Parts: sequence; C-alpha cells; structure tokens
Amino acid sequence: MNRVKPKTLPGFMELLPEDQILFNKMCDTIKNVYERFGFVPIDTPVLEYSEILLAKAGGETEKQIYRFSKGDNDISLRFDLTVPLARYTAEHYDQLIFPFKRYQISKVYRGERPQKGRFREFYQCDIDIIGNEKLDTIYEAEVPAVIYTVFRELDIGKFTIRINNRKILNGFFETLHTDVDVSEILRIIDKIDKIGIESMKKELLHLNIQEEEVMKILNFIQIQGSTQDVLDALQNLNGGETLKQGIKELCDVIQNLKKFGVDDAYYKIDLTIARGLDYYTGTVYETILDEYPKLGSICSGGRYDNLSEYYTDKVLPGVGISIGLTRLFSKLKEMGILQRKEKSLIKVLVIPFDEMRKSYALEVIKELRKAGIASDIYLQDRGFKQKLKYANRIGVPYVVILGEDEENKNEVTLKNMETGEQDSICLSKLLQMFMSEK
RNA sequence: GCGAGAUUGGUGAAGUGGUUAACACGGUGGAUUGUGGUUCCAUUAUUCAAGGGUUCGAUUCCCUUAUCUCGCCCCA
Repeated sequence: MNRVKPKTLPGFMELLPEDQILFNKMCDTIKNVYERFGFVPIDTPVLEYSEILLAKAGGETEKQIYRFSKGDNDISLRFDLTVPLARYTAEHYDQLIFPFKRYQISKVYRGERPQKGRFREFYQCDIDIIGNEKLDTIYEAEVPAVIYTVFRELDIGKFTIRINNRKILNGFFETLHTDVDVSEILRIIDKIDKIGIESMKKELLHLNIQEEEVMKILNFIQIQGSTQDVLDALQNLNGGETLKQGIKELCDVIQNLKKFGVDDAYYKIDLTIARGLDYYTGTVYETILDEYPKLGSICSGGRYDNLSEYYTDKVLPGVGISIGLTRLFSKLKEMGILQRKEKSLIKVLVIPFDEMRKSYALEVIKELRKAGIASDIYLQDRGFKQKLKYANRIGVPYVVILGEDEENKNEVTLKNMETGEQDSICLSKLLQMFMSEK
C-alpha cells in the first residue's frame, strides 16, 4: 500500500472538535448580534467569474487571487465578501429593499505567503448597509454600534474602535505642497503602529516630500487626546471643503455613537487610521484589543460612495465592516484568552451495560431525544470500563447506565460524572430533570 | 514576488561519523468481567524530508530538489 501522508495545505486552519465548538460559539454570537440589529443573511458562491472579481484590477488582488480555468471558464475563488456583494447587489438590484442591510459569514481565499496569523482560507464576518443613491450618515454610527455589541458579547477583553475619516485625510493632504500620491502617504501612515514614528518619518522623506511638509504631516497625525480635544484641534485646521466636510461627518458619527449607546471608553478618534482599501471615501474604522495591541486590527471597515460602479450605473453608497474571525480566533487561542473546553455538546450519554440491554437503551435515548435533550448512546460492544472511559473523555456531565437490574425495575441509573454520585430513578423523572435544566 | 532559517514517530522534541535512535504527551491492551477521570505494567519510528556525493560506514559532513517556518510587500 502506498500511503499518502495526511496533511493540510499551509495557511488553512483546521480545528479539533473542542476548538470547533468554541469557534462556532463565537460565530453564533456574531450572527446573533448581526440579526438583532436587523441585518439579513445572504450567501454567495465561493467561485465567481474572474472578470467579476478582477473588475477593479487592483495589483495586489490579482497577485493573491486563486484563479484557474475549467473548460472555457475563467474562474476565481472570492478573496473577500465585498466584491461579491457588489455583484450581488447590482444583479438583484430590482428585487432588493433599500437600505439593504445584509450580513454574510463565509470563507474567503487569498493565495499569499502564509505567516503568523495570516491564512489562505479564512472566515470573514461582514455587515454592510447599502443605500439606493443616498445613505444617511447615521448608519456610519450604527455600524460601530454593532461591532461594539459584538465584542462586548464575545467577552474577549477591553477593546477600542478607532475612527477616522478619509475626507479629513484627503482634505488635509490637499493643503500640502507635494506631488506624491496621497495613497502612498496613507500607506506609510497606516503602518505607524508597526514601524514607529521615526521610521515613518524616514519613509516619508524617502518619497521626496519636503522636510517642512513631512513635519506638517507628523504634527497632524499626532493630534491626540480626548475625543473633544481632537475635534477642537481639527476645527482649527485650515483647509478646503473636503476637510470641512470630513470634520462634520466625524462630529456627526461621534454624536450618533452616543445615541446608539456606545460607551465612550470603547472608541476614539485616531487620525493615523487610513485603511489600505482605496474604495473607502468617508468614515473608516479599525478595532484593536487594548491588552494586545500587537494583534493588530481585528475588525475594520468604512464608508464607500459607490459599491457597484463596476457592475451597474446605479449609485449605491454604503458602509460596512468585517471581522476576520479566523485570525481573531487563532490569536485568542494562542494567547490563552479562550479556554472553556467542551469536547461534546451532549448533556447525557446512555450506556447499555451489555448487548442484551441495547434495545432498552435505544428506548431511553429515543425518549431523551424526543424531549429535545442533547444526548447520545454508546453502542460499541466493549468492557464497561471502556464505556465509562469514553464518557469521561468526551466530557459529558451525566451518564445513564442501563443494566439488568434497571431494566427489570423499569428504571435508569443516572450518574453525575463530576461528583460520581448516582441514583436510580424512573424514566419520566429523568426526562423531567433534564427538561427543567434547559 | 524578494530575503533569512528549519526539516527526526500521531504530537512536543533529545541526540550521535559506527552494532538495538533518549525522554515526554497521546494511542492501544491489561491490573479477580456493574463503575471512569489517579496509579502501575506492556506495547507504540527496521528509521531521522527526497535524490546524489564524501567515507570502510551517515540521521549526523557536502550538493541539489521539495516542503515548512519567520520577515518584507499587502492585508482580516
């Protein structure tokens, strides 16, 4: 036999059941909050025509996309959920109800070099709110309100939603005397947390920006303090319409955040947030865990003016955000923030003592399941010790033992696996106990 | 795409130019067949990524290839 060594592709996360249970719980929490805020679910194909995904033709995207042909079709794996959403919205425009609030939790694929905390297959948990021609700016505050609720409920420690506005950045850079492309500068500014202010200064000078202008940039992005301090400082800046507009939007968002009930300890204005994706045109967000800033952004997004411009004439402004769940989960695991271990989801395991007891045991499990109690039955013919050992390993809290005595008396023995206590009771009492516990 | 390092069983790993490759975890079986998580015993890699070379002899030295990890780029 020529055996193939079992192995998974690098950059593809695979979990053991106990971790998968944890992962799914996080997923459920996120989904639950999304739905509570009125987002409807959609699902799009993993594969799309390459021309759809590459319509925008950003250089990086093309390099990282998984692309292949099958017959005459040029096909690619989706690398995010926003581009498929753009296509979806354009394609089903006439059947959608706007503002269209949808969420999607799905896997995406990026063919890049895997590294720590970067995956080639990972889950994104997206929400977007898309308007038909117009979208009120108050939605730019609702999105962080959703994120605030999600991370509060995930209970993974104190976090900060950092907020900025691309119009402020663009408006500010208009006032500079330089030919350098704004996106070049933004890219460097975005890296400040990673490389520090000195390296950033060097890189800016390296772009042939005058020292005087570089100092202006540094002074600008170092505007800090309380939300009110930053807003005041911004009001004092000289600039054109774009800057003014950006500042107004930022003020609105901050005010509305309060109305949505977001605790002001959980967000702050951060002028260094730029976001690489160039489709953002207004408010942008990034979220970090306060205790683990090195982890980087666990969730980011922003406002865009025209989602589907490559697919339709309709103007569809929107705002959205995405949680990179796979990375978040793997980091949280690595740092030991997630611990609760459950190897199994069942409440009770039914163990027939011997072969003769199987039909009685099946009778009992049928009733448990009918009553909606998550339960399982051990059906392998092995020693009784082995059966209990199995129960112990899967971590089930209760075991129901069925032997000759029990069957004769029409009872069951319920054993608490933690304390070791056990008691013989009748079936209806057993059902009652678990039903009331639910 | 560029740069650096690694590659020993199911996992974490120690190790050496020379007859049987530590140790730990995990797995399996057992310690008077109606009671598990502890303990004890047994067992668990003819083989050190693949191919070639040096050598009496290589898992250990050299070369090539492959793979992986970590940076850069970019990003969740």
